Amino acid sequence: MDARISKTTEAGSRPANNLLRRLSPADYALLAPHVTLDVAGPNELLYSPGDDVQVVHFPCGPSLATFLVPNEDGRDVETILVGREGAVGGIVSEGFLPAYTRICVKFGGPFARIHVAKLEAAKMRSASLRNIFARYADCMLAQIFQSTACNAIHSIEQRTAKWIIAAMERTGDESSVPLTHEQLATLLGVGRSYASRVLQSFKAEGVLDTRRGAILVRNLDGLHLRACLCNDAVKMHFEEVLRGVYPTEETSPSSARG
Amino acid sequence: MDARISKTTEAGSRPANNLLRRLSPADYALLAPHVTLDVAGPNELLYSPGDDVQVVHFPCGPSLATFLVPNEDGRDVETILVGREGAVGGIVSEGFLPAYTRICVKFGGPFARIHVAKLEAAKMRSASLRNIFARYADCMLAQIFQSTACNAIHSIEQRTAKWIIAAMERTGDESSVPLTHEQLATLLGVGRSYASRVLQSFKAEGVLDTRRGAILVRNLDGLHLRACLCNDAVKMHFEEVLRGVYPTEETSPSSARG
DNA sequence: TTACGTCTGTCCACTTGTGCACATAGCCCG
DNA sequence: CGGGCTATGTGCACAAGTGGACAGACGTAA
Repeated sequence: MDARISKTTEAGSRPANNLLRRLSPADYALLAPHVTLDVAGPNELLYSPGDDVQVVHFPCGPSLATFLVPNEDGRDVETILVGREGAVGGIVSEGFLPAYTRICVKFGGPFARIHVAKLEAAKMRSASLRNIFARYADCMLAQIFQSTACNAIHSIEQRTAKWIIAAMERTGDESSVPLTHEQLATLLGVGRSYASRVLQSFKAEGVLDTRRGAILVRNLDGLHLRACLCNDAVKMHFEEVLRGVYPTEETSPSSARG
Repeated sequence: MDARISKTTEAGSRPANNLLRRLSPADYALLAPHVTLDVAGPNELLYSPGDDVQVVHFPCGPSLATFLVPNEDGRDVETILVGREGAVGGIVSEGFLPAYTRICVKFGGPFARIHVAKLEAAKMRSASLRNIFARYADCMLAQIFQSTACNAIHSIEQRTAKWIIAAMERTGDESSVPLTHEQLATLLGVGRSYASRVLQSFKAEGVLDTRRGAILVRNLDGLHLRACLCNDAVKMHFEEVLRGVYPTEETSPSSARG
């Protein structure tokens, strides 16, 4: 079909996804025969509202997926980012239901995929596999809850800083985020000119620099200072809930930062 | 222990909760021996962040529970309402994990309860039971996603109207909501004076009246006109996802409205 | 019936964010 | 090297929401 697809994934060389890497060898062996690995480009749509959810996508490496809620204006609102700490598609619903949101590749890169039916069949055979996916589902829920609260009470400035940090933690690139002001504004649900102004104020304070199509971070601590704590709250929940579950050297979204 | 608790719940007289009423007789029979029914008063805390989630609570009749996300200021932000269309506690996580949010009784009334372990054991024995809870989990997720988007882009006026409608649909009382301006402001995450002003403008337009501690709806259509469509979007997802699953005369949050 | 505590309506000065407009800068492509 | 597209920086008038203050209304309890 497609030269990019490599059908085989040896257990010895698991995809660079923390969820898959957390699985015990026995659990991963249940999934491995059904896991495929390929590359998705930015803005590629994984699901649209109403689509039958049949495949779970695991972002690997610097890939990033995002949940977009369609709006009456046609403006989609970005809700949560999912990177190599997790997966999208049928995590909570267990698949075979119409998607509610749009799910879209934000930053392109490798994705591991498995058919929901195969995953569910494996979950029926292994309590520990079931357990780890339930734990991740809980973390994802926490992430959305926190976003809801964040959108209700935090300033655009705080949310801008938070978003840049969250994106960097997931891609592993601690110095830049490939994003235009327009894109940033859209995902924050604000006007473009205001997003530009916020970035300008950060720039004036030496926190970051702007390039055409990218944001370069100059002072990560300064950025943390200007962000709300939502990101950290979610990170703590990830660590608490997934701690001790077949621990690997990598922990959840925070893996890149100490 | 407590005289309010009635340990027995005959299959013939199921608690007034749509999720429980949707279960097939066989599935309900698996749960019935473990279901208790009692009354909770307003502001009663069901879970606080970090609590071990062990019990699922099903609001019955006009009872309403709500998920609150704690904030650095000590101000909790209200995220989603759950009434007789659903349940709270371990729905997504399948229990035995620390709660992320505070879960609180908003409007007091009867609640059916079951220990998560009993529910999970029953789910292991019945695919259809598993299926219906996965479907509800998906609906709850949709609800939170929509809230996230709503908080990002809709005005306080729209959200106020939406919230009043959502509360009425769940309690079944189509004419009033027992809420002070202060409470309304808190749950919207805004200042009290602004909430009062919004209510005043609605009042001036003949949409509602205000009483000490309550909001009286005078013109439901007018209220719908002033609300964003978030409520309807979620309702449609409920109907689509739960349609045909052991249908009863009652459908999801919308049951009270045609 | 009165007293008290809480809820409500409204004022004001101020901050945050909107939406549009337009000049300019960066960059890819021929 | 230069044209043209898109991204960026900024100005402005306006709308939305904040937070504190305070008078008065309501309703419960004694």
